[in-house]
Amino acid sequence: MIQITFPDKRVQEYPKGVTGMQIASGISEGLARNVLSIMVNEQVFDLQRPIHQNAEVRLLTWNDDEGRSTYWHSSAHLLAEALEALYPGIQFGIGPPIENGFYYDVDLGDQTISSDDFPKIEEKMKELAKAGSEYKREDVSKNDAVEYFTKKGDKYKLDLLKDLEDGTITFYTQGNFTDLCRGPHIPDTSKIKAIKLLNIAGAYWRGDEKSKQLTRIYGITFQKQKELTEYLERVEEAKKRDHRKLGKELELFTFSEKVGQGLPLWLPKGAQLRERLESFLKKAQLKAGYVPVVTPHIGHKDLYVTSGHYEKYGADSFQPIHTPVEGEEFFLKPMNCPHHCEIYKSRPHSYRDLPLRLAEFGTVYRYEQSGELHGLTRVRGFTQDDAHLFCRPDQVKEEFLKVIDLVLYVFNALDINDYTAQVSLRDPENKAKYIGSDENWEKAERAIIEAADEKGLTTKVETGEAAFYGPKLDFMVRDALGRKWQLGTIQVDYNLPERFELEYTGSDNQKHRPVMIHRAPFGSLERFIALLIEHCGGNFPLWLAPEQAIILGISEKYNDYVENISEFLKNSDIRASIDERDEKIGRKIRDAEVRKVPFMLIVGEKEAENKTVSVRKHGHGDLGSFSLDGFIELIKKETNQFIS
RNA sequence: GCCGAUGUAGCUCAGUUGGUCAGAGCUACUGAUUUGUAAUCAGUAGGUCGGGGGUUCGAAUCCCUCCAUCGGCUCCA
Repeated sequence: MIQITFPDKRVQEYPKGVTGMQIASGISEGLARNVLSIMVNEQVFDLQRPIHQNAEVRLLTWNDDEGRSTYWHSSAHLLAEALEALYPGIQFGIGPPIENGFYYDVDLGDQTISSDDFPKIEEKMKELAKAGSEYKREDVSKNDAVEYFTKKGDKYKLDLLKDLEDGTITFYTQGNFTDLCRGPHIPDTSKIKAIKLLNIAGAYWRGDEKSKQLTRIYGITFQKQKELTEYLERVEEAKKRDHRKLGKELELFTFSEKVGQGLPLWLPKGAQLRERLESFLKKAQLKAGYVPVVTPHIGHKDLYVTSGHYEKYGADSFQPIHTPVEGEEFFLKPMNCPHHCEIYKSRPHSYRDLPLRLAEFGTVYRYEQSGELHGLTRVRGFTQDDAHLFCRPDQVKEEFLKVIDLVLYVFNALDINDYTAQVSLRDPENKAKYIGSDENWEKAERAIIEAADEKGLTTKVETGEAAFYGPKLDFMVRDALGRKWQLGTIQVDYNLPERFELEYTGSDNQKHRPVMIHRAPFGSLERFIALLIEHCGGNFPLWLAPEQAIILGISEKYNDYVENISEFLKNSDIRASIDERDEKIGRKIRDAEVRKVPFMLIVGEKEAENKTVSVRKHGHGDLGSFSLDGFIELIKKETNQFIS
């Protein structure tokens, strides 16, 4: 007998070799029906796999991430089986579950697949699913595995096998399809009921650009058709918050092929929103001891040779601008830090001056690959809310802590609370990718982790994600479709001070090297605003809204009163527009609602006589009659905190 | 950059197998209407069907190429 411990700490005895399915069946019929896999001592098992030792277990269903992963992993195998049936001779790469669904990478050889073929493949999958084939697990020796895939002619599986040790290799077979796979899987294919292939994409084998590009097919499956329909509806709903769509509808920004791809044009409303965010942060930074600087958009090649950017990115960036007479090379600036280093160097510094916090809303230009551009989140010209803190080594942690406070202040003010804090460290396997000494890297990485801990941030450590010049703490936020983007960032840099030979005079009258911290709470205004739009669905907080109120006259007869109010609001620093069109009030309200104007002031005969306004709030409806002062009070209450 | 898809008026979209297929709604403009909480009615204007090349008696429709956009991959200072 073995002892099985459940999540509620209940312990029960079972015969040795009991399976997850037997345990589930023993608990309830419903559980047996819904269970997908079982967690056994931190490892997910198939339900048919015998458990031989005492273990802590957790039965996994659709409500568990691991349960869904098991389900989608099995779905990926089903996709592969269908593909092999329809396209004989294709070779298989990997086919894992992902956050929403799964994919399989295949090498189609001479054959091609496009999304037009999806219905056919889905049909085949459904047919195979109905057959209810078991997913059979089998231990195989490395020799047998190599022999099997050599015979089958699957070079990708052979490539995978190279890295596996004999004795740890398992095959899973369902129907006619056998795959190299560590599992686990659901018991059989019949649980897969609703199937939808989503898209097709190229994906390099092992994520290496130099390897062959395979065809990746993405899909998602559910146990019920209704769940699939709901999922697809949710995705459609999320698309309505897409900043590219709202940006156009709300007239915030646009792009022009003539200006160039990835170069956003800010329209008046977007520009105002942007300016407001800028002044909000400038005010906070002034309080926090930052000093403003301004630097030009280009810099001499020598600047970037010194900074190391030339060596690292020179060939992949926008090509240099040559002066017509001297033939000197200038580059569009990809970062502000080299310029700021030169500002630091413009005069000697005492330890008493530090930290020096140079802040600039600096516009930078980077040549991003064309396929990588994306709305306002990935562009070729953007403005960073940049600052560089030059401090003594003993001040690094304190400065880092203060910056975290500033980032959190900004996020709170804008109601962004679903971020993840990511600590990006260098890849110890690939140190050549980075510049700077081992000692400095270790010091910097330690400082970041400690500061994040002290601020109580829940961090996610990503090895190999560091910038080439230093480790960083990034604040990541998801867009409407669940893609993660880096917004705020704080980066420790021991490298640039070295390269620029920055120094200060210490209390010992000796020269010392300062440490630099790069930081940007928004990251870039473009990306931040994109995420902000998606976050609030275009319903900006009142203090940011390009238009805070609109005055709607019942008829043209009241246009004089409409204009009186407009003047009054202007004098009270409220951004209000007017709608004097010859339209019915219902129409004016509808248009204002669509434009997401926070407040609508409706005025007709009653209001003109009593010197009042009828207030309607966007998305809420009629709030009733207000005096003008009453309305001002209402609006100020919501905005005061941030008005500069 | 790579894989796949898309590109028709300012916007959202129709245009069957190449032959009155250059259309609709909204927007804009003009006129009527003077309106009480999510679309008043009528009229007018607006497009070398992303650009270029080709096949054809004839191309929005088929082919090639370039550009841009979308979904991924790679990259990301």
